[in-house]
Amino acid sequence: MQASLEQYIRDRIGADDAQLGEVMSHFSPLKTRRNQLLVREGDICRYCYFVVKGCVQVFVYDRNGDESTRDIVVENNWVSELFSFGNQVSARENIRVVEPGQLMAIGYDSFQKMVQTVPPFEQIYRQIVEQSYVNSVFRLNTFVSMDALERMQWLSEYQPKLLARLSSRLVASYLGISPETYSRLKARL
Amino acid sequence: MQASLEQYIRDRIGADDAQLGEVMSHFSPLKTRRNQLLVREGDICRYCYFVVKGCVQVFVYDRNGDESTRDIVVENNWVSELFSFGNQVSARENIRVVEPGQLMAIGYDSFQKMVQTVPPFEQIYRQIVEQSYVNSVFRLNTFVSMDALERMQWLSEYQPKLLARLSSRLVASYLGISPETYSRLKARL
DNA sequence: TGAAAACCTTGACAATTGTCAATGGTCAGC
DNA sequence: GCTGACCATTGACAATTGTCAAGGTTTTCA
Repeated sequence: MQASLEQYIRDRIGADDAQLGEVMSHFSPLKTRRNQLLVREGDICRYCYFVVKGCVQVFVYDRNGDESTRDIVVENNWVSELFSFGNQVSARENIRVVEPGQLMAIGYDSFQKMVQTVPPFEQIYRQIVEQSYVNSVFRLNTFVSMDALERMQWLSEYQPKLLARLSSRLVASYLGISPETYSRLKARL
Repeated sequence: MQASLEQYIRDRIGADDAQLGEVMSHFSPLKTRRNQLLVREGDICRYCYFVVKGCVQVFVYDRNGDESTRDIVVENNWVSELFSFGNQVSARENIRVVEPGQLMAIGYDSFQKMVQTVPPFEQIYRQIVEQSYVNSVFRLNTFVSMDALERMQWLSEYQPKLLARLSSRLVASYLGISPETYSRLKARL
């Protein structure tokens, strides 16, 4: 259940059992339904989530009201609208469950307390942000320097597992193209 | 000269003069020439830079060998190839001076030492990464959800100063479009 | 200052991508 | 298991964006 979060933390910090217990006590398990909305644009994001099992989508709406997917998060990763969560202001993105599964949620106050009082947790937080940043830099470079077909190839080379488990519609949205274009490019590989 | 870096640090941490002096002693001023290459793809990025004056471009090459600009950094901001700098591995991006000016550079060893031994510096580093991440999230959302014209409008709304000081060619590269397309869209506003 | 290089714009055309519509298939939830 | 909603694909066409070429301008730097 929560074992994978414990393992995640253990893998990253010298495991002090007391501290680990203290940290874990601030997380609540959360079973997710398909399509469950975790964060809605305009609301304040009150939790940071660790994905134990399942898959989650971070997206915005374009001018036509269609979804554009900024990120997709799978097992053993963190997801939140970090700007909204960190400053407790309105979120500019939506977060929704793609595959039902299991999350561990930590609220804002608990999170701040852990960052400030448990140094290893602060380090983990820094690693999360670093990792997220590095990922988004890679992704940005695909957008500034590649066309749709090249982005598809990039995805199938570097994230083949992701590609295999998501619907075509969602992959298209992640690539920033229409489902029809995605379908046609796929036929052209 | 280095006053703006001192001010930057003072603004963000309770200023302890001894610590501030210690931190500042690890930075070297660097006068930059136009087009000077700070980091080349494949090299290891050995410094993190604070921009005192001037403007710097972070870019990759596309399949045609044309530059695609991932980021543009101006005064009072930090720039580095963070993945390369943090792990001392090959850089995947290039960094080049757009406008000549003044930088403050800190090397890898100094940086690590500061992060580990000067808690306020560690906090500043976290803020840098957080800020960079939030910026790249906004930018990613413009790519997944907007066409070229909408991205132009977004830029002129949220970064009008940047738009005013850069060449058209560079702005086009930052928007991920050709100079010709940029020129035409501009005429259509 | 003068020559060379780079830049900006525009035209003509090609390639890419989006939109709308129709079809058949698949899947979630009752 | 049924059923209605959603999904994937394809065609036809429109809109967007890229490429190549040319011209006039500005900028660089020796």
